[in-house]
Amino acid sequence: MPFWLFKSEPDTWSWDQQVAKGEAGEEWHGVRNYQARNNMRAMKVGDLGFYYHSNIGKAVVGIVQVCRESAPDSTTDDPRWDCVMIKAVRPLARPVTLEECKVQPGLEQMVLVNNSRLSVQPVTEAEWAIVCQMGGVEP
DNA sequence: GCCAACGTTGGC
DNA sequence: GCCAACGTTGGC
Repeated sequence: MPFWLFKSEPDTWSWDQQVAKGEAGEEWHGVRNYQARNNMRAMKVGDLGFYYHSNIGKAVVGIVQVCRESAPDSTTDDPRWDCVMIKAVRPLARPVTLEECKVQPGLEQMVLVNNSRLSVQPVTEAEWAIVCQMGGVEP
């Protein structure tokens, strides 16, 4: 099963807001990048992902789950853009910062570390396990 | 607030 | 199809 990472500026949409949506989840709209969109198109309901706060915090703060497959983005009429819906699963026991990821053995290839600009990223199973451990939660 | 990196656009 | 210009992202 593939794993993912969703990036959001907490000023725009924070983990707390995501949690407040509960089981209903929230449409991950606003992505206007083909790579990120293609990653979302590859997702299946039930896939797990990290929730990362960019700019403020710069840390993985929680775990989310895909609860609807990719469908047209309701915030645009442009047919090119799709998005999934995600719901919060649980917070990390402690946030895992970008700084920590950069020096953590095994995360050298992580997209978050190497391509900071991609807003929806794939995460390998090995990376998933490492970050979960750093965050104090079961993979 | 700055700026580097990257992606997209559009003229040719 | 190339590439310069531009806009955006996100770390610092």
